Amino acid sequence: MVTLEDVARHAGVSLATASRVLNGSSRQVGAAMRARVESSAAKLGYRADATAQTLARGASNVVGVVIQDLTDPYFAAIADGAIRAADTHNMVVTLGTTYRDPEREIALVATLNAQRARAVLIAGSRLADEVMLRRLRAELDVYRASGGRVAIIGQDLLGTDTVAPLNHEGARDLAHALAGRGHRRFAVLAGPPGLYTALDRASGFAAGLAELGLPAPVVVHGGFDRDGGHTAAVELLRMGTDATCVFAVNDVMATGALSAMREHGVDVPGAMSLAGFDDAASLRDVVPSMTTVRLPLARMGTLAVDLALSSDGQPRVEHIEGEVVLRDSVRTLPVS
Amino acid sequence: MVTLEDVARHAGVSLATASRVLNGSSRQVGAAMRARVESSAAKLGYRADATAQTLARGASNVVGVVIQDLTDPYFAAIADGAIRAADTHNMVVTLGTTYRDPEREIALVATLNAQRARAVLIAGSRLADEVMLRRLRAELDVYRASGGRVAIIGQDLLGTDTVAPLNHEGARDLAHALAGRGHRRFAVLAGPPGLYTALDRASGFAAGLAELGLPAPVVVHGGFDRDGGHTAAVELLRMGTDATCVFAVNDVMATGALSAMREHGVDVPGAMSLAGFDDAASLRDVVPSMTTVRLPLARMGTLAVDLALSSDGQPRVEHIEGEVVLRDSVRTLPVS
DNA sequence: CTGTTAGCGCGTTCAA
DNA sequence: TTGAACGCGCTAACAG
Repeated sequence: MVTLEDVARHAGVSLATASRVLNGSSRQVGAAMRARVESSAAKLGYRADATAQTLARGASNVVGVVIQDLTDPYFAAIADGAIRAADTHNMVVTLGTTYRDPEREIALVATLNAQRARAVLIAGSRLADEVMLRRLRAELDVYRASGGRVAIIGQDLLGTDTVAPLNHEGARDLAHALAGRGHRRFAVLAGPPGLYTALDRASGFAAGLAELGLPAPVVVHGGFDRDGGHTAAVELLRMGTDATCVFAVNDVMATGALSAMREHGVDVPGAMSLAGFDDAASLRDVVPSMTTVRLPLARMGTLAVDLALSSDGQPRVEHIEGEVVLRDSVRTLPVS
Repeated sequence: MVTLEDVARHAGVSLATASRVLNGSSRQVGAAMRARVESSAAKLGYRADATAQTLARGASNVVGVVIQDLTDPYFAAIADGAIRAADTHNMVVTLGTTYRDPEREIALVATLNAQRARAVLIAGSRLADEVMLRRLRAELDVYRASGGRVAIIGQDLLGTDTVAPLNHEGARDLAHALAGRGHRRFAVLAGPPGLYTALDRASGFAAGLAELGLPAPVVVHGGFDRDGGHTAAVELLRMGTDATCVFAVNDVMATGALSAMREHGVDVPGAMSLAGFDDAASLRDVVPSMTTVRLPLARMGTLAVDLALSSDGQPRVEHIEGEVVLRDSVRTLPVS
């Protein structure tokens, strides 16, 4: 292990001088010495010890990113954006995965705090669970008390910098757009009963229908992932429904629902129209192309990191608008 | 920022005692003191400073993972496995993304070295570029000289612990399986000319055909990603071909090719059969279901981390067999 | 069982 | 411009 002292000795200069040339300190160093130090560092293969620097400077170069599931394209896109942003700030990302367990989420914040991460970004919907929410808030408080910055992608529930997708409004807009295609009776694959993102989207959709004087949708709950969509769709078909259009509250669920319908011989969009939410990249090659509400996922990740790193007091909330994208999975119904 | 000293003072014990109770030291501490320290730590919201621990212990708790693109399900699956493994060892993962730039790959190894990562895992095919390979090897050498462990997922080119998928053999097996379905004339969407993984798969496929006395496939090069597959497929169709089956050297390429064929009115598998490689999870809802060679991606990530962390001298190479999975994208041809 | 103390590698005053 | 020295928070001898 080559230390700065080794370099200094090899170059015949003091530790302080070596430090100054090897770390963009604002201090000036004579050209000759500078060259000697740099050549010594290169020759010895010196790599500054970031942990020691963190200790000495009192500030690390790591950003913590907490997501629920890396294999979900929604989170992968957000994490990708976050990594790009961190890179811009010359920081590294330590990535933690909760597997949708709030307990792990809290533990990860503690770990990232121990890591002395400069900022922590938490992506993923909160559960409507007061106890967990309080505990998470407490953990975030001790983190912030020690100077950490926090950004959330999701609901503005924690009094931190927040990137908040307008789930309610997006789903509402979607309802209007689908009604514009002639649909009148809907079903919603609504995800878990306690997940805010799912709730907001389902309720926004219902609100949109109500505004138009249309009947409330049939609601089927289930998991928030691909299999949840599949299961909920099967359940819906089993129940029987007169809906002409199904709204799954996210794209991976919609994809699962599409498969379920295909397996049950229900043609999409011929016999049933289908829409999702997010416009995750994985949708790109789905057939029929999926109607959805587009969210700029990578940009949301980037924005959250930038927000947290530039945070200086007042928590800021950035609302993100979703854009309805009508594609082949929704059929235009003849006027009846 | 609450330090161990604060806790010690608050509990009325020495620094050493506080350290002993708060960090699974093997040393014994009296029950009374232990309780006092723990209560003080909780009350003050103490979180051990991992960077200071790293410095004092001479060993960090971070594992570095270098991948090319987080939004590619292949890498997402590997990273997911790596994170799970790290978690098992009570370590965190700092994740770096190269965007397929070898220059960034080298820079990331340096960064991870600075981070004093205990191990670095590099996933993704090497390029047949001697200069870059040498420079990467050099950077890895300085990392290893300071005690770092390295594991590679891909070709065994660097003299490190390696998880090596049997690309050649898998593609060869695939060729046999496809021939078994009656196909005789093939095209290969072969990816970039200089990428080992792509080369191995293309050459393995050709070798398999040769063994059977079948004609060499038409080869179209292109990008290793979804758009590369799309473009290459368009190119193939434009050229005109009498092949009845196309092998794309990975799944995302195959997915792109599938879309291209659909856009050009070429029915799969009716007019053209199609196969990929990896069995990435994103294939799950593709229609027709895709024939491919399954690789246990998450397990490869886990294995690589375990290998690196348990490494004790001799580099070990774990070969990973791929399993041919025949699905609907390949048609059985009548015997002619 | 508990406390004292010397570093771990580096940044940064403060003097020269 | 350069160098000496202290401290960042913690671990690990060593001593009691």
